[in-house]
Amino acid sequence: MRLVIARCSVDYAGRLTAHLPLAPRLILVKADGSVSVHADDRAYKPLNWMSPPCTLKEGEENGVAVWTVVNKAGEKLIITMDEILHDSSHELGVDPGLVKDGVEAHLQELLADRMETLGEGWSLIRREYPTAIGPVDILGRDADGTTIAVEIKRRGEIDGVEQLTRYLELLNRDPHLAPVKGVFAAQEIKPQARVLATDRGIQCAVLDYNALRGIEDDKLRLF
Amino acid sequence: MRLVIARCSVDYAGRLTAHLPLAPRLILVKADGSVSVHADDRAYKPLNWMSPPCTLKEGEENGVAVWTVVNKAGEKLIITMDEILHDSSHELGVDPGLVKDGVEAHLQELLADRMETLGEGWSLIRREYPTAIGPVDILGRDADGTTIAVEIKRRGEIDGVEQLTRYLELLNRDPHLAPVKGVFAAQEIKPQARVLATDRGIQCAVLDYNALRGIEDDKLRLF
DNA sequence: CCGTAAATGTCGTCG
DNA sequence: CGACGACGTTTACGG
Repeated sequence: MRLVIARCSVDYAGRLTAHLPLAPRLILVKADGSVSVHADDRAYKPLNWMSPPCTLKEGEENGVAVWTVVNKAGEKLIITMDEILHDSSHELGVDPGLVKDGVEAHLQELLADRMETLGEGWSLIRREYPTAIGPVDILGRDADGTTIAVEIKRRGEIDGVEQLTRYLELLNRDPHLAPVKGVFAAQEIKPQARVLATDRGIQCAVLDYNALRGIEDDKLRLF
Repeated sequence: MRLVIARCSVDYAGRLTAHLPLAPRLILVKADGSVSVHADDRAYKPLNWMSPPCTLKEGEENGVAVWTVVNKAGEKLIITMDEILHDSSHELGVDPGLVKDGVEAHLQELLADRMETLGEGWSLIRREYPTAIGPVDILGRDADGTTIAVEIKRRGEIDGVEQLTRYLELLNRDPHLAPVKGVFAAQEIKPQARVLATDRGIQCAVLDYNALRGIEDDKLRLF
């Protein structure tokens, strides 16, 4: 990892064109060859960057350093450094990587194991039920034997309702499954998504992650 | 901007929980108070981060530095630094910001000025035509006087078709406008998006950015 | 402050 | 390699 602080201007030409006027910034060159340019705000997004794989060429023009970074798609990042204020390199080695918990996949596992939290006598047919337009998160049956398609999100927004709607349209063409009812399940459901779902006869279920994990109680609020 | 290279372990507890085992990494503390942790690969995304506004508390436990970063939502980032390999600070000032070109807004301007590229005798009613569920990118008329709603994307995917479909549904309820036909215009249209659009009677148009700018020719391929 | 749409989104996964 | 959906998406923009 190489850290350079420099007064620089930056040009990017690729999926769009962008220009950064001359100012002091941090330039990161990582072991995989990637380059990013950071201002002194915003943790997440660099001002400019080039993702690996790419190649960095350090050149010079009229006494100032000019770095050119290119990738296979022909995208180009050009950094012109009028003044270098800091330049240091550090060996970091390969990162052991991070462990996550609490994402949609986990919610799906938990809910699949506890279909009865959606309704008395409900049962699982299978998770990731395959269709031509993609897998349905959970396919199940209610107490009457009616097929249920469940779409799970961490945050339930309009596009999730649209996705479930497409699945329902398709599933209802299959005479072995039809009629198929939809359930939109999420830790949080946005008002507009709820309105759209309700308008389409889709039931909304707010999931309590801790409850599903069994840490607290087994309540699941249904609307 | 403060640059720290340290052998550290990191824990995040917030929207999910995540843990990074002990390893050498770069820690960035920016002027806005934001903190990010970088490994020696990937230009764009930090391993962990805390976006502003947030507060950093530098503490110590058993002789090792422990940084705790919290935000208003109660999300927490804890960095335990067993060994500090580098620590430097730099004044950068406020960044003048970047200038972009070639994004959706620009495509919209260009297309609005050249409605005839969509079809002989087509004309503009207005850009950003307001509706209850958001502005339609372009509202126009074809040679017959039929109202046309155009949704513009850089990359045309399914959610763009859904968006246009919602607009069309609404616009067609207005007797002054109905019937309204839809055109899905993008520099690139994904197969599933095209299938869905076609199935719904929405015309697809592939935009040539350079052609629209007039750098090359004035061709626009219609399908 | 909420809600929606854009993004050089990036990143994984699966065909 | 392309298509698709998730993401601690983040970020910008309007009401």
